[in-house]
Amino acid sequence: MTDLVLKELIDNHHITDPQSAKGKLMRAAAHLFKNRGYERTTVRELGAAVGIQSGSLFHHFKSKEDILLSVMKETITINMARMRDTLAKAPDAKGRLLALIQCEINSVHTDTGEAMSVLVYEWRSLSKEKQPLILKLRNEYEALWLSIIAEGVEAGLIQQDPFILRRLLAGAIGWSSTWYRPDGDLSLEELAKQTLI
Amino acid sequence: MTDLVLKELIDNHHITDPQSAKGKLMRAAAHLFKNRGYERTTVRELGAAVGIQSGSLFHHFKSKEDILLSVMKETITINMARMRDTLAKAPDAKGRLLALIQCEINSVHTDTGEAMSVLVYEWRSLSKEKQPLILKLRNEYEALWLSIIAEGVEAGLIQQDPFILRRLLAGAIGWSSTWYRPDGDLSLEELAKQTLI
DNA sequence: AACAATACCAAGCAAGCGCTTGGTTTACAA
DNA sequence: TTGTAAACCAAGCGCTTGCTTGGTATTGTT
Repeated sequence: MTDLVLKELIDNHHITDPQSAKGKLMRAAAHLFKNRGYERTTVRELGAAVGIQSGSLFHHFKSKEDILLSVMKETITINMARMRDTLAKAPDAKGRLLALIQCEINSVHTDTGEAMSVLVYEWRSLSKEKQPLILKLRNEYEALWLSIIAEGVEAGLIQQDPFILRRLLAGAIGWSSTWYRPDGDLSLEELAKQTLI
Repeated sequence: MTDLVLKELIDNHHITDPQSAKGKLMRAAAHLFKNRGYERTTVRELGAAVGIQSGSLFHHFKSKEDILLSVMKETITINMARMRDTLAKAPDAKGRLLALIQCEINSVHTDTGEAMSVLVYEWRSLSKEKQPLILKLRNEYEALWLSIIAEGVEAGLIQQDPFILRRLLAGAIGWSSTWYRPDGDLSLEELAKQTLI
């Protein structure tokens, strides 16, 4: 199945082509940042991961932090687009809720998985000046979630406080990146169902 | 209310006295490690936080990593002791389950809160050689949890897979350290209740 | 074929890092 | 009052870090 949403983002230059040198570097960076942490990852390691000298990185990015920022920005962009696309196809409140959970679980466990972990757990590695940039995007993302949960409350599907529910869900789903193994017995669909209790 | 469990641990030298210079340093370290991350925190900052020179740290700890390790070890020790103490007082399966959730929420949001965050999120900052040491303690901690959940299953209180339930809970509770504010409208008891759904 | 733009290398600099060292102050027991 | 151990300071060493620089391939366009 071709990912039409992703293709459109690439064609419209909203994100970097993953096939390009810059795109490959960002994917390698996400991998290293997730597994070794941003601070522990050196520019020499980043260069080696894509087979270039450390100094050559600065042809593509103006600083190490700029790499982190780009990884974070593009991950939100991709997953926001996917969420909106999936939501547009969901018929009712219940379907839209499930769609969001599925989307978030997918975002954590498929192609953008490592970048999502970086987004969630490497937050403070961004300088104070750059944090508001990502915070703004995250707020849009969370607003989308809350609006769908609000629909669920209105439809009588949910009794809980929307804010607390969202945060508990975000914690549970985000944490699954540390223990869920896609090659194990548990499918992503089953995980989504169990998360819903 | 005096914390008898904590007092006994101190008297038996299972943990460092929080009043001592070393204890204060560990608390300051937990604070900095949580808010700035282990790598970003320099020994010069650690020294400044307790009003000594950076080099003087190495009179108390043999390395920076040793500080991280001590913070992690003592936090587990304290919370394991508290869990066992609370469990001993709980009458039935349901009470024991609620006791564990209360304990974990407390551990994240009271005196050991920052150290717990460090334990959970600064995991990979430990060298490969030291990780097994903490892993062993964490395994004991998780085994305690699973045994109590198993009781809940037996008593017909729980239908879910114990492993998955525990991991979803751990994620949700751990993540609450990033958003829960003790001075807000939500009490810790209410949070525990909401977590149970 | 000629040119320009892009992508990269090789070398190294300045700054900041964890940690060591030798010596001084403080605390307390004899 | 003296002796001893613990706690600390001032200075700086050796190393790694992110990043810069000047130059060289590579690619694409006309």
